[in-house]
Amino acid sequence: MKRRNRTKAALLGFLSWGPMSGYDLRRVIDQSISNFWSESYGRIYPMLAELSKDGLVDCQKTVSDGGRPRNVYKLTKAGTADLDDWLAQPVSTAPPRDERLLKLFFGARTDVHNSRRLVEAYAIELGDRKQRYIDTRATLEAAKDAPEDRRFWLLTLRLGELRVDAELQWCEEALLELSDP
Amino acid sequence: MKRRNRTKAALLGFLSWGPMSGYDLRRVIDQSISNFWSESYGRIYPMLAELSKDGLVDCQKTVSDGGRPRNVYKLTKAGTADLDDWLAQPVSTAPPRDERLLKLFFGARTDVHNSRRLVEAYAIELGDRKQRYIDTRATLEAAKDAPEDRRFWLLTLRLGELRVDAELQWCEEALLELSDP
DNA sequence: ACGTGCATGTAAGACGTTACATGATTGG
DNA sequence: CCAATCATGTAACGTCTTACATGCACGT
Repeated sequence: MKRRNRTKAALLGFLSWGPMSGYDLRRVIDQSISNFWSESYGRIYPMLAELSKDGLVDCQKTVSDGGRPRNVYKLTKAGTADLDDWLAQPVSTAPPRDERLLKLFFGARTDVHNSRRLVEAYAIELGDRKQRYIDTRATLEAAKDAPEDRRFWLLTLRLGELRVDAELQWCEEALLELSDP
Repeated sequence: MKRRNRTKAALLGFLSWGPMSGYDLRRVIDQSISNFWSESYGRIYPMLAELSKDGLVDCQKTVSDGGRPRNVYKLTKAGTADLDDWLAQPVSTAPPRDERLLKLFFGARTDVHNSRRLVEAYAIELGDRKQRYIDTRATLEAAKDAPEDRRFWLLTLRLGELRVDAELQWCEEALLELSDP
């Protein structure tokens, strides 16, 4: 089973919120799902062109008062159908690649110091992430006009929280183990 | 900071255990670190050729009694240095991409049924993984001739265990939430 | 006048999978 | 003899990042 294009899915997903430019998409992705997804301009713009060619989006050049002209993309019927089809498909699990664990796996080759630093750096990163999750949760729960999406957003957030806690616990254990004899 | 080639690092790492062929590498990677790493032949063979060209490994064509001729690769001094350099570098965190969460994030667009199935499938996958971890731990702990590496292998395993438990807990919570009104 | 943010894009190259092609040996 | 496993590789394709190029508008 061939994996479907995920950048495509992400863009269609956000365009289902309303028409947006490539620049908007980049920004909204960064502000909403950066914990588990990212897209670069180098992917976004060519993909928008392709989606347009395939009739999944319509491009409209807008020259709003002030500000330079923008290319605003709008989901078509076909695009909506494609998005909904993707949503109904089971996820294809990607092959795992965790460079951190790969390094740790070969830790015996090096000074333990290196492995310890690796874990410490990870702990710091996780601490930052945990703080971000705290902020995000506060924001989401404060929202009065809770859209239907919110329960789903909270679910994705919750997985992040549980993961980060598990990983922080691991860091503690690992540092203990690596400081031993 | 440019990310260094990780396939290269993985191959050099395993070649530090002793000379191996591309086929061997594929097998040993699959049997030892498949929980957090994978390599395909399509990467391994071209990469071995490149490593050879760069003088990081030596290729020796062996025609052992019986069996077809094999290309066995051996780490050179330069290759060892390269590996150890990689080990001493901090890990560069890769941009995240979790298709499952992306789908769930847009769950409000679809029948809740789809999201529920997504979580259920995940739970099954996690259950399998948990069982594998149990087996691996048993094997690792039973080993009498504990090599120095073992503590590091156990650390990578431990992270897997903690993650899988956190994620299973999430599945429970998520299914509860998604079965509500 | 200048920096910052808005905005769109391209090019090079690395990374990675899948499918295919090929053929030897071993065990039933 | 046939299937499975050993073994090496290539080709096509898709994915993705980084760096670069370009230029407008707005505030100071």
